Amino acid sequence: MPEKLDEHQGKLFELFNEIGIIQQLGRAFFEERLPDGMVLPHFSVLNHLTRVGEGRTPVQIARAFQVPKNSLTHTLAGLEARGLIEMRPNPKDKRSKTVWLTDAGRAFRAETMALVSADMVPVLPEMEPDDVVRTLGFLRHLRETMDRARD
Amino acid sequence: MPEKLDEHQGKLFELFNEIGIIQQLGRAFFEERLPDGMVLPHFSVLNHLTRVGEGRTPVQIARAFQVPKNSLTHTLAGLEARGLIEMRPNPKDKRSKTVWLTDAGRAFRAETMALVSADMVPVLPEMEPDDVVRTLGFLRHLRETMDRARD
DNA sequence: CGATATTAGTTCGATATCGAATTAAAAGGG
DNA sequence: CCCTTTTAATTCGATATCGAACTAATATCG
Repeated sequence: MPEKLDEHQGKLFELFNEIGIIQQLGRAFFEERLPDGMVLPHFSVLNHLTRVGEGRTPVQIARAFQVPKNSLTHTLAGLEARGLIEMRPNPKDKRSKTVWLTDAGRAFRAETMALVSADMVPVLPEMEPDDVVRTLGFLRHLRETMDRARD
Repeated sequence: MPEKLDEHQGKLFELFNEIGIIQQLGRAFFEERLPDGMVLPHFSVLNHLTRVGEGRTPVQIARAFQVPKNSLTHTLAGLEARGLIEMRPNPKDKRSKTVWLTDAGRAFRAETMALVSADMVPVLPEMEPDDVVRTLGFLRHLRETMDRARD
C-alpha cells in the first residue's frame, strides 16, 4: 500500500510547514517585545543558560539549537557587547570558552520573560494542557529521530 | 492556583523552543539538498503555489508564511531570476501582481520533492501516523489562536 | 465627487545567517 | 613520542532578513 506511505509523508510535510509558520509567528511576537537590535536567538541563549546551566561552551549551545557554530559566534558577540553574558576560558580545553550570564543578563532575561508571559496570557486558555504536553512529547521524539537520521 | 498557570505557560515556552529547533533541523535538511544559492523559502513558495494554487499575490503568500512582505519581495526576485516563477499584473488591482509557476518551476519542485522524500523515508516508521495527525491538528489550532491574538 | 486613510509592492540601510576556509589545540594510532 | 585526524572557535564574503520610509493605486466616507 504505497498510497498510505505517501499520505503519511504528506502529513509530515504539512507538519513541517505548520512548524515553520508558528516559528515565524513566535519570532515576531518575541522581537516586537525585545529592545532595539535584539533578535530571538539573543534571548534564546540567555534562556538556555538559565535553564540548562551556565558555563556551557559555544559548540554545546550551537548543537542544542541546531545552528552552525559560526552563527552562534555572532550571537554571542552581540550578547557580550551588550554586557549580558561573559566569556571565560575553558579550563578543560584551551581552544574553547565557556559562557556565563552577567547580573544584567539575568535581570534582562527575567524582565523579558515577564513581559512576554503577560502578553501570552490570552492565548493560554485556548490551549488544553494535555494537548500541549502530548505535542511536546511527540515533537521531542521527532527531533531526536531527525537528529539520529542526520548521519 | 497560579502555579498551574505558570506550569502551563512553561510548557508552552518549551513547545516554542522545540519548534524552533525542529524548524532549524528541517531547514538544514532541505538546504543540503537544494542547489547552490537556494534556501528553504524558495522551495516553500514553489510548494505553496502548487498546493494552494497559482495566481496568488505576494501579500497573500507573505501572510500565509507570516513573513514581512518585503522579505517575500526578495524571495520572489530570486525565484524569478532563476526562471522558476513568473510575475504577471493583477487584472483586479493595478498596484498588485500575481505569481505563476513556470514549467521549469514545476519540474524543479517535483524533483526536489522526490529527492527530499527519498531521504526522509528512514524517519517515517518512527512516526505514528495518528500522532502526526493529532499534532498537526493541535499546531493548526495554536497558529490560529496566535494569529487572532496578534491584534 | 473629493479628501483622507489604507493597501500592494519596492527600495534602502542595517544586521543576521551561513558555507567555506583558517588557526590553534587536542586526540588517536602506529 | 611524532604524525595525522578531529575539534573549537573565528574570519571572510555572500546572501537573507527585517524595519522604516516611499510610491502608486484603491477604498472609505463625508
